[in-house]
Amino acid sequence: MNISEVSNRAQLPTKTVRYYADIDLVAPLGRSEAGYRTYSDIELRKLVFVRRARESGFSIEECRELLGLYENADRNSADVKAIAARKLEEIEAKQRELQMLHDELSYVVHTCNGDDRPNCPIIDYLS
Amino acid sequence: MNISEVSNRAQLPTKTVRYYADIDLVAPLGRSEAGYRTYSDIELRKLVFVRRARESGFSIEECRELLGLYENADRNSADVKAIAARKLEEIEAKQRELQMLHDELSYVVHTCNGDDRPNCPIIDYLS
DNA sequence: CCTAATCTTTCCAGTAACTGGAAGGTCAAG
DNA sequence: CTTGACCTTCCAGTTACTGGAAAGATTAGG
Repeated sequence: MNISEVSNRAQLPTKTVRYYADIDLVAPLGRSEAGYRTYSDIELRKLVFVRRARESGFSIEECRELLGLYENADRNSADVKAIAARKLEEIEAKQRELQMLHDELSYVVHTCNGDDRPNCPIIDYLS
Repeated sequence: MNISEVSNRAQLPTKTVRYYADIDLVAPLGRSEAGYRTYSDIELRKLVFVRRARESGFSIEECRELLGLYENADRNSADVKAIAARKLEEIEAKQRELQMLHDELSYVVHTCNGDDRPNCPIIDYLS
């Protein structure tokens, strides 16, 4: 795969994929004769993983740590499990925060009657 | 409330609260005699709301739009409902992405046996 | 084989959303 | 009335992209 194909599949701009290669977050499989970056399904999967983590508010360094859990063979499995468990808790915390956001907005949607009347209860919600 | 108290309660750095005031995302209630920013529970609630939205990957402009749903009284309720419904879908999409992230990592945690053996199945997960 | 369109490369500058630090004013306690 | 913990503005730096220029590579059509 060239960069545009992997970008399309991972739902990321080529610029971002190139940037991730530059900072060595997701390195390409290799380079073609002409110097084109080449990617396989493994890198694609990592890119999708990183996109999800980034969209969910994890920093690049946290993504690096998360990816490391899949790759770092010189770390023993108890360590991997401990770090993964900690990251899982972070993800679960984010899920709870998202749920609270959802609940607040959901309240907005369901207390509005949806017609054209401008006296929506939302306006008084915060006061 | 002064800035440090509202920052503590909202779980945001004072720097960030000041920045949100500068860009007029969450304006303080007013200023004291000496020019200190003052905040009430309303602004506190908005700050918590913004923190959650930011941590969940929404941009400042998206946060502005989300906050607008609570405040913008000159918008009719059908419009508010439509925009809120769209934002709710975005939140639900984020929840699904977080769930996929969670599932992948969860797999890592539960297939690792947790002892000191370095032959954790995670290492082969992507290959 | 030549050319035009569509890749790809690197490099450099700009943006978004903070973040740290300096220089200085304010306030409450002892 | 001073000491220490607040607060202010301003300016510079960081993170994570993002857009654009200049130039080489590849593919499809004539």
